[in-house]
Amino acid sequence: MIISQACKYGLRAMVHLAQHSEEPVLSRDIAKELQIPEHFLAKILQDLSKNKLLLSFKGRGGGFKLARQPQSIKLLEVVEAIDGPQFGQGCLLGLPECKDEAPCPLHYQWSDIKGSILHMLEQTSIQHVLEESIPDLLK
Amino acid sequence: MIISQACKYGLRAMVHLAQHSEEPVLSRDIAKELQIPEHFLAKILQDLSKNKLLLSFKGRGGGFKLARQPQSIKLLEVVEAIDGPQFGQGCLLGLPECKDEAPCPLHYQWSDIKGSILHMLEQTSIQHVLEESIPDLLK
DNA sequence: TAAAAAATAAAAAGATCTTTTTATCTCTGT
DNA sequence: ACAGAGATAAAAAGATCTTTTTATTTTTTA
Repeated sequence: MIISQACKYGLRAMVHLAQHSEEPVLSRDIAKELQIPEHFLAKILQDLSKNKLLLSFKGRGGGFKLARQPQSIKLLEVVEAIDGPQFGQGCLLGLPECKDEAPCPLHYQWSDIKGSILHMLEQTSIQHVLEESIPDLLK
Repeated sequence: MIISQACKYGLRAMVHLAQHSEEPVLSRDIAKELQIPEHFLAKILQDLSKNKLLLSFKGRGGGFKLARQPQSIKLLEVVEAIDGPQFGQGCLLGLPECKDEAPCPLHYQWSDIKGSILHMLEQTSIQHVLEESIPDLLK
């Protein structure tokens, strides 16, 4: 619900990479450690690469690394890289005409909720998730 | 996002039925009026019937009617009838072990957000949506 | 009692999301 | 230059969600 399975995997992979930031980590190893389907994760990591959240290195000793410091990478960047930038849009009733000028009856309450989701994802960094985690929960 | 297409259709159909509460309305007519695929809507209305939110009448002069007063039907009842009672569950990172006792780093913030969605759907009735609607937006 | 109205049900088609399988390209070390 | 490591890509398989098509059952009415 709310965010896709791919997003959940992507967020967990980013946290894992923040935990192992010294050298590149193999896509395969992340998948094994986090119990994520290997090639589905590869696709996700490529999306994150294209959006410049990850660096990739081919050949021996290669793998994936965070492109920036984990405290500067916000969860929303990860979510939008994977689920697309239109994440958090749309009317609760699915009405295409529903806008600020012609709102449906739930428009403002719904906008508040969407806003609080976006705010939370915007304010929280990968580093924050890592720091607050209890031992072994994320691996 | 967040709720399914079927739910959006279902909510709009319920509001439509609240607007035409005198006699039963044909599934077909609702679909035509709201521009919803006819047989997909029929399936949704049957789910709402099984969950006792609608009454159905077969034969000539039949159709669907609200089973209760529109001010007593909460949006959450409609959503749970269509998307299932596990709506609003689950960890943002998809961790099955994430609980109050062993929370992931986003657990409490995420629970707050899910709580505000559920609260909003719980507090809002079909009648409320109908009353607050600007002319012609819902039809 | 027959016919028509309308819900109910099943199933197939299409689309999208998730997973698995297989192949190709690029980089690195020898 | 070659071989292996690993990312990249394509595609197929499965699952689920949405839509469309077709058939069945129940109820009403003439």
